[in-house]
Amino acid sequence: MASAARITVMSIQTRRERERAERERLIVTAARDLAEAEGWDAVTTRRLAAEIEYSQPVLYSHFKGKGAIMAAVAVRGCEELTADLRASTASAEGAYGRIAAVGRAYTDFGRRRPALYDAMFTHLVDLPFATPEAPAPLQEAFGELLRSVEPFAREGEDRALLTETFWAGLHGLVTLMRSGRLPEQAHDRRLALLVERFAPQDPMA
Amino acid sequence: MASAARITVMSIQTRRERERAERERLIVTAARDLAEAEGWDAVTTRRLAAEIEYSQPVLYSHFKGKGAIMAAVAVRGCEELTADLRASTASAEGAYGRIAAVGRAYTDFGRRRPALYDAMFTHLVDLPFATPEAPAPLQEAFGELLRSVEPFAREGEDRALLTETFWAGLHGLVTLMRSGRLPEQAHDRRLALLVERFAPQDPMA
DNA sequence: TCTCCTTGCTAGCAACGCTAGGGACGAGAA
DNA sequence: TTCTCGTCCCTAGCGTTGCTAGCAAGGAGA
Repeated sequence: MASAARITVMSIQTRRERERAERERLIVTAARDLAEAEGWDAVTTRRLAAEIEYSQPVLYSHFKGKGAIMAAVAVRGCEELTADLRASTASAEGAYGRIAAVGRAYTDFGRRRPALYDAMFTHLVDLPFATPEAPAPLQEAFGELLRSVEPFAREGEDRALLTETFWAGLHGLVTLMRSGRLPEQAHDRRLALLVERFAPQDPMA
Repeated sequence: MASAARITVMSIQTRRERERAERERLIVTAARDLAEAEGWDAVTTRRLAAEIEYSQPVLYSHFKGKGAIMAAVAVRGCEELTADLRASTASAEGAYGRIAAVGRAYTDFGRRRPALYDAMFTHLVDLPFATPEAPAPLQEAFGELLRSVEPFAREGEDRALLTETFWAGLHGLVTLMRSGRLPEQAHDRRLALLVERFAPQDPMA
């Protein structure tokens, strides 16, 4: 009976852990959806608690605070971004077609999922970036960027640094446009100019 | 006497308007200094009121709300940025030297005055951008950028759009670095890569 | 001297992120 | 089956935020 009891205890614990993990996913999903629908200002701990049909303190048993919830949303967002970038390169032809497709997919992501994008790259979330401890989804997204940029690195140029610079260009386009500093209408032409600067190839090639 | 009274009224009103304008300047300066010293989170209406030695509601007789105060700080920030950009080009030689100096001055400004920079280009402040109604200091800052970029526009390329794209690159470098997404240490090399892409000249020329 | 209007204050509202403390409920032992 | 203990989650509340209503004081003009 002793061992049976132990097994029962373990199965109960695993069930509880499973339920806890599920609820945690529920929180992140609710935060993401609410942010996408009404912006991060609308994501209050009260509203979020109501959305998942638990009380406020439950959130704090899963996350240290609102910032940690946003960080979790950001990590999930990286997975979606990586998927978008990969999908865009599937039908791209040639190195120029590839970097153009990635640039397009990246800026589209920023415009289509503004709240997600802000959590990932604008707001201050304490996630490790640009270090080996960075979350895997983040590193994968960067890797996709790097693969599209590295063919255009010249002799003696660091591929990673060049990718970061190209990334900065895309990021600037997205944020300045989204905050109203740049008019949306000419985005296509600005994106083309940026890609052209980093991939000085014949667009028809 | 009637006309003397009218003149008296006018002089009293002008004195009051002058004092009001002075107090408004005081508010903006206090907000700017406080933000630079401790970040925008520390700039609360109560704290700001204490700083100018008036009560909270006085702020609202000058500005619609905290956002409007930040917008006013942003406009003043544009003047400083313009001054920095102009100073940097004074000793620059040649078109390449000019765009390199401007890029350096711009990113230095973003790093040296982070709160000011955020009010201008990151936070959502309801200022008209990229329209004729944009504040003059803003247009002047953009003009300085444009002057440094336009020599590198190719045939058929819109100079303003190219400047916006270069600006996006600088902005991306500043914001990604400041939020910890890019390590500070390699900034110089990233900046050099960006400038090189937009001004493909011999650095020695 | 009296009246009115401007001006800036005190006090308070609703909402925020976050936390303390208690009550209910289920698991394990007798 | 009953008792005890530990876990889990909720109610209630703290301190702070941006912003506003309503009143008191003081100067301008008749």
